[in-house]
Amino acid sequence: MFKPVSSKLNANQMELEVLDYWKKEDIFHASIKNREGKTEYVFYEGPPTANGMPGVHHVLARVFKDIFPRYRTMQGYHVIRRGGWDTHGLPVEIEVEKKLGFTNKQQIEDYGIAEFNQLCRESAFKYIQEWEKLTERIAFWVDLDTAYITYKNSYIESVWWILKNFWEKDLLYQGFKVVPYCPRCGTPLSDHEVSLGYRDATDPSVYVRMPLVDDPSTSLLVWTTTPWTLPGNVAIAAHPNVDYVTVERKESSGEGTEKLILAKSQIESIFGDEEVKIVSEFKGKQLKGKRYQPLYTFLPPDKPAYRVVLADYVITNEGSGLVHQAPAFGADDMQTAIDEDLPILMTVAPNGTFIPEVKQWAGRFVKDADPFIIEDLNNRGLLFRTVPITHTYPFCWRCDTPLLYYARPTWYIRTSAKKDDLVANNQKVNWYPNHIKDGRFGNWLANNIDWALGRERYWGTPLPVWECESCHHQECIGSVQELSEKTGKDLKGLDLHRPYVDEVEYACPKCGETMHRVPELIDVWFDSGSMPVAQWHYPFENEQEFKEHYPADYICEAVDQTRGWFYSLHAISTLLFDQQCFKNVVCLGLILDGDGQKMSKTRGNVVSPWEVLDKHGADAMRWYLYTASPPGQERRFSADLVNEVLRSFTLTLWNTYSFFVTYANLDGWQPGKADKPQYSKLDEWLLAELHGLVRDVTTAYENYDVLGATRPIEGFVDHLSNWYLRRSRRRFWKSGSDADKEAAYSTLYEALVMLSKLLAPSMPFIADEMYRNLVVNLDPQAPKSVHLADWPKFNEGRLNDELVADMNLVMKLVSLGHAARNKSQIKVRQPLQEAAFSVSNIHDSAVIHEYADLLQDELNVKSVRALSAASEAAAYELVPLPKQLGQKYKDQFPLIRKAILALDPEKAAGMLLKGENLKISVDGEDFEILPEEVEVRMQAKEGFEVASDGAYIAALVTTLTDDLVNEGLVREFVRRVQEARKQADFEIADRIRLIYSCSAKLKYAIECFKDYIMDETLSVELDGENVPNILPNLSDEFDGETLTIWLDKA
RNA sequence: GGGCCUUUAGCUCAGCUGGUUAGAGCGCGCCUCUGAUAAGGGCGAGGUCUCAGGUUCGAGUCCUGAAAGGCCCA
Repeated sequence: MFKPVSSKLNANQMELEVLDYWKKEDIFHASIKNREGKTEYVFYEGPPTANGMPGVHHVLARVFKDIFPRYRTMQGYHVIRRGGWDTHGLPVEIEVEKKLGFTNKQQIEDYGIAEFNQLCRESAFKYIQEWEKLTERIAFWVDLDTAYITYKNSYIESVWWILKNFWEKDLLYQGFKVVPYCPRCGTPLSDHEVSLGYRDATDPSVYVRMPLVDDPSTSLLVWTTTPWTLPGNVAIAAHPNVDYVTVERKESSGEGTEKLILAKSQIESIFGDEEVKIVSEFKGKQLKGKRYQPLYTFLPPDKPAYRVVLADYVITNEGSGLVHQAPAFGADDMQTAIDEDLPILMTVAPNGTFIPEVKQWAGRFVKDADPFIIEDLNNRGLLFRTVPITHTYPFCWRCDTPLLYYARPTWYIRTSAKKDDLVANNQKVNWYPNHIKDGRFGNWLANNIDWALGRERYWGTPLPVWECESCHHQECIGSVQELSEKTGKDLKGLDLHRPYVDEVEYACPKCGETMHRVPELIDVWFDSGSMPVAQWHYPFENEQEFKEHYPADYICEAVDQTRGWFYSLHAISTLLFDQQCFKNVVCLGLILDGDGQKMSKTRGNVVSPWEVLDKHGADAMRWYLYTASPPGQERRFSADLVNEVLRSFTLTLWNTYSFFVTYANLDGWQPGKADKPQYSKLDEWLLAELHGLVRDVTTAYENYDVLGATRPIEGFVDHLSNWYLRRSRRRFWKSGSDADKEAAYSTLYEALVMLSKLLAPSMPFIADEMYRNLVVNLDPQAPKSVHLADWPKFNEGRLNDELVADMNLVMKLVSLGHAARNKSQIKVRQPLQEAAFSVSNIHDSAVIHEYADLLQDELNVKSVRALSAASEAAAYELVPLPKQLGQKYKDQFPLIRKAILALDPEKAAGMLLKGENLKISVDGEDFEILPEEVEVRMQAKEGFEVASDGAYIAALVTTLTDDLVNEGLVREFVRRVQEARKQADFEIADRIRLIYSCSAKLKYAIECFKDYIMDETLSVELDGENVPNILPNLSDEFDGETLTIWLDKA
């Protein structure tokens, strides 16, 4: 006996029960233990941060991470899945700062770094339970008990080892570069962090006069969108090859004139309708070296400044074509300063305010000083114009402070030195979708810039570089032991975080003075990118484990990780081992809400995963995420869309399963009893589709094609339920057991068991629920769960393309037959005499005969046949097929087509249908047209109800004989009896006594078909005479007849 | 400003190397079937395949350009 299965499914409840079973039997670990000693399949978990609530996008990533390890496990691989947590970094610090109400770094220092970091350590796992709960509920099988944690000493020590390795290869260096800098957080931001905060902002753009030293009546007209950088001005840049002009204009006071230098192309946009006189015209290079009067002299330049320099990056489609240069506040400016040996004026303090030397605005946040600077320039007659400009400007992604571009000393990894290796190793990676490889990721590598590693913060992996306070000798430390040796103290118990590591000092080997650790931490992306090494505490231990699990076979994250984790893994792996870090990577698109809007807290359209899980279950949610669109594409998400999956796919499958179990139990059927089932055509067809499905799904999994591994199953289940099962119902209903019934059970059983395996990686709950009932329940030898089972192999001998094609044709003809019935307004319950079909070739007409029974039954007609071309066709049409003829005759095709259409269709059709060639001539050239190159279509004569699609026609003979009418009435009668049975809550197998009273014509019909009726309704007695004096079960009128019935269990 | 992606029915998506009349599901309207089904079947409305050029006998598909949206980067 199978466990009875209700046709109603409570997905949530079913899944929770399965979860309990998995937990009780520890199926996850069993599935790994199961494969011990087998080939390793290596998966890396990209560590999330557990200091925020997990959302739908995390579910997306996690279910995609889950699917391939499950598949590979079933294929016999050993797949350990070690979880991981990203615990360091600014996001964690920000949370703690918020909690403490801090707004700047000084408050943290005052509070105490040790205490602050302790809170960070706790906060990093604030939502760990939420993460664990969700991970379990969506059946992401990952080992969280052994998860690596980036703040652990062992992890940090491995990261140090990597850094030391880079140090020894001269890949770690301290540089002085202009970086995007958050004055509030007091730290430079990585490119990745900066990119999180771009948005439109309005700033004052100003045009400023810079009078020439040699000719004070002439000024350079200089443009900038950052007035606060003007006190740091040291030069003006012009483009060498752009045309510049000196124009003369009336001064706005009305008196006198002034001369201004600017790019010629900007005259109109700057002066508009105002009349200006062009005094002279010249190339930009002629401006080189021209000296101008400085705007401000707060800081004395230590090198010659205040002159025009040339630079190619000067643009002339906005501004004036003359660009103000402040090397401390722009990457381009800095480069120019280096090239031109210009001074660097640092007018701003690390907290974003002007330094005391900038007397007027000292202590004021620079952006807030803009209006005052503008006012000052105006008062001094140097301001030409100010115009608000809206442009995209970066803001700090955490605290929303406008970023400043700011020259800072910081640490870099010289990734650009290994650019060729980075590019070469990328070529070995399979990217899904493929375009990322040479697109987004490839371009990023090709334009590689050094990795800005340093962070001037508190909670993170400290940069293990010690520097002598006196001679500035630097050393990089690669292990705790090394540090112990340096200091002569056993530092095994040392917490490798600030402030404890900062307290470790030792004597400089060069000069004997004290070595202190440099203040920086490292970028958290370096933490997570180190996980292949650091999760094993390699090379300090676990050498074997590390080597067996490097590189990864499979990783998967959202596309925003291109420059995040994907890059940090790839870069570290390349610099460390010159090897690719991952072989296959699936890159997921973003999640949008049901209307295609990005989910965000501010929009309030964030869907909670639990909302969906509680209602529709994890399987449906997973299935939706897998099948909605290609993985790399963004996908919409809403509870309704998931509900759709449940309704159209899960429930169809479940009902098929429930049907099988119900009838198999009724018949006491068990698998494997009959040696060799005598399969019908329909069975063989389903098995051909089934084994084709196994083949296709397997191929898809091998190619990391999630859509290909899921969508075809939907199509199969639809065929299984709405064709195979519908067509086979009577085989299961009939009483007794015979070979045909056995074949039907065997086929359906095989399909359901196979489906449970094919669905195991994608819908792990329903798959196991079915498998355990269908297989484990009967076979004590079987694995306890589908997830411990082997992936199915398809049977080549079961494949049958011709049979599949034939059945497709049958379905099409049935569909046309239904269409014709619909037109005739004759319901399907009324039998008709005959259906005739027209098809486009000889093979297809054989199909009509072969599947005559099926067609008759499905369309409720007494006979089917091919439409006779000779006697029943009214007109023929020739359709020259462009695919065949076009490819064969190329540009002659249009004329040949015309010639074919000009033939007498009837005569030509006759020849083609006999398999003869057509002879035509075009421009004196003769051609033989083959029968397969022209499609013959016919139209049926009158007297039929016809529906057609292309060459396919279904024609119904709609004249009704008395016999047919009687049979129709009987069918109506039977249906009402069945309805009454259902309403009386009888069991499917209950036998009944049936009493009826009705009008004469119906009564006659019932008498004629008495045996049929008793058989259909499981009546042991059919009585039209002895009407009882009690309330009837049903009274009805139809087709002009009246009917009353009583029934009773026999 | 650069790179990449997307644009096909009201919605979600197919459309293989160019080839007959561009399809499916959902939704909508009408009809129908049913002792597995919250289902199934049929018919109908709904498309200038974002636009403009080009290549070709033939373009949703290939090429060029443009537009809109998205992501990433400046």
